[in-house]
Amino acid sequence: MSTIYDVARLADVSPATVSRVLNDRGDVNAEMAQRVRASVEMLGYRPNSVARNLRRKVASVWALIISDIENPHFTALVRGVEDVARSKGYSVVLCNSDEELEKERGYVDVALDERMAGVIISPSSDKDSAIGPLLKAGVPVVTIDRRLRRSPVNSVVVANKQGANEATAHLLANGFRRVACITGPTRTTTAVQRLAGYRSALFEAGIAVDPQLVRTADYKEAGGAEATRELMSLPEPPDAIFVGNSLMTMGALGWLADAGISIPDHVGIVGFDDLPYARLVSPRLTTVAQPTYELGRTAAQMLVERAAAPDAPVRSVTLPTRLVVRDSSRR
Amino acid sequence: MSTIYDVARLADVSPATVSRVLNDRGDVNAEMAQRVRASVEMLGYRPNSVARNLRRKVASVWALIISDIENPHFTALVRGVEDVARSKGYSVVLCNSDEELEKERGYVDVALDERMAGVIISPSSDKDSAIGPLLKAGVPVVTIDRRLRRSPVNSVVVANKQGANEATAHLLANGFRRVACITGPTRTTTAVQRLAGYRSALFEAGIAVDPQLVRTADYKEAGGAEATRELMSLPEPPDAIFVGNSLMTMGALGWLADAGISIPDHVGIVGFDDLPYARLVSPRLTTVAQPTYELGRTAAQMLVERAAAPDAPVRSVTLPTRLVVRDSSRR
DNA sequence: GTGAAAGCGCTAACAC
DNA sequence: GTGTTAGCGCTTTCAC
Repeated sequence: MSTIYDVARLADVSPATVSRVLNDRGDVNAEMAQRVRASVEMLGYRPNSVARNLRRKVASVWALIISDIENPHFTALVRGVEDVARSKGYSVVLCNSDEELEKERGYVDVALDERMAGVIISPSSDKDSAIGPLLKAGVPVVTIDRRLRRSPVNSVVVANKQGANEATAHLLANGFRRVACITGPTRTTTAVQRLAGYRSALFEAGIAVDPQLVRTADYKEAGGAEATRELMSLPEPPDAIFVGNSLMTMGALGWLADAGISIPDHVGIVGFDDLPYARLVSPRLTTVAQPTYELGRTAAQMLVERAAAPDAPVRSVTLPTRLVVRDSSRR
Repeated sequence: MSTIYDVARLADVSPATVSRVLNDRGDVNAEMAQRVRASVEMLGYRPNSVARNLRRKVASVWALIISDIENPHFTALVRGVEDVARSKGYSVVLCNSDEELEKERGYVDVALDERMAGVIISPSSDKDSAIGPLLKAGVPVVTIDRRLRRSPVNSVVVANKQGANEATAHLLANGFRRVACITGPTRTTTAVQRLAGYRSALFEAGIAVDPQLVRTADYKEAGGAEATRELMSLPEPPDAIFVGNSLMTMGALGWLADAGISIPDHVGIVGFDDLPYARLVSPRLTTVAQPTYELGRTAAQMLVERAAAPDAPVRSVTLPTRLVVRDSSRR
């Protein structure tokens, strides 16, 4: 592979001039610039970004650390982030933390070691441990989908509490009386807020929360199935379940189907996050839809902002959810 | 952030010795090594991988270029690749080509510019255009899920033809007589092979292929819906459809549900690729299951092999599929 | 406006 | 064994 020196030699200019042409810096004689461009073309020269990054001390790459690559909610975010990144000249590298703080730390280290320009992360825990080193190093950070409790970082989330409230209220309005809730790991802000929304809806309806009807699972399919099994095995099982994410909803539907329990006659279901499969299952699933693409776009824009103004006050954007009523919640 | 010189100074050794300790190269006096490690610890020193990569001329990062981040089949591969990479000391950066050759090229350029150690790619087209530069530069490449027609690169695929053959034969064995096929873009080897498997099954059953019953779509949901609409609008519509991937199958199911066409009474369905939703839809979906995790693992292992022996003969591994019979294909 | 030269932080010859 | 030194390829002062 040719270097900037090869180009310089061929164009009969200095490497500095080649660099100026390639980066649109300073004024370069038009004819010279033309010669440089011709030489670049001829040699098929491509700047070595490693050398460039070393010199510049920062790469034009962002890390997007998501907590579960198999969760369609997170993969959908990616596009939004990518589109903005691309338009600003950044590449995005996707990292899967698998809801494990250890893996999250590993990727943060990589981002640091590779001098990446910024990090967008859906933290697996609302404690700030993993991103501490980034903040210390001055790397712009935005959390997406979830927040961190005590860290001064920008964040983009959806109105989890309100979405959960609407979902639960909708079930109550449709005559369900013993509404259960399966939420995610309490170390995530989404799980906490969705649970809070569920509680507030019950409160507004004048119904006491039965602790038996609240289950915490792991945001994964198997966890949703298991929580459903526990709920339905109760002496007084629920007549409806609000499930805190799409993977757990699939688990719930699977278990109920296997157990021969009919929806919504026996139990009503509302899931969080609307995915294509929601309208294919039978009965069609009522869900709380999230603006995932917009979530990604917004996070990326905030990252750009942050990089431009590192000392601007921290802010958090909340995007609305939308209740999509189908058949699993009406009888 | 501290550099290797800071560590050297604090440990009262040369930078070279620090480097040796950190990379387990050469023999270093035990007591000295201990001092180095203590200094590293004390300063919280982390090697700058950009500088390291520049010097070594290769980064310990692989690019995994997948053709559709929203297709669960591809995101499932990721784990297999990651697990192997991690065990060999590599990081994986995920790139989404969106079935567009242009984006694919862009990521190939990034891989090249960043001096990545290897590339695993599911090519959006079976022409080799995008990876040419990688081969020229001597970067190890493995294609995954799909092959390239004329490029000397290792590949891992599943037995597409056989899987499709079994799926089609299964429909025929269950009394379906007009079996249609919706396959993917003809520029992908998977689509071509799945179509070939469909044809071979018809041939073996002594049934002529009706060109009207063969549709090519884009491996996406909307494309599957549209192809299904076309098929069902035929003067003589099919009584069963073999659908070439999971996203198009969702599209097909969606359209059929909206049209009030019952499965399997009116049409039987078999989809390619088994996903969690397959057993949740009603009727439960018969599919051709693929060993996705294994696909990822194998590709990663082949990449390691390739890097170790760049001149070894090219090889292609084919993994088996498995027909999972449920209710959408039996009547 | 252009070039010479230094230096980003690391590793690998090469001396010792 | 260990240290000195050169240099990976680029960008950016600083002279001119």
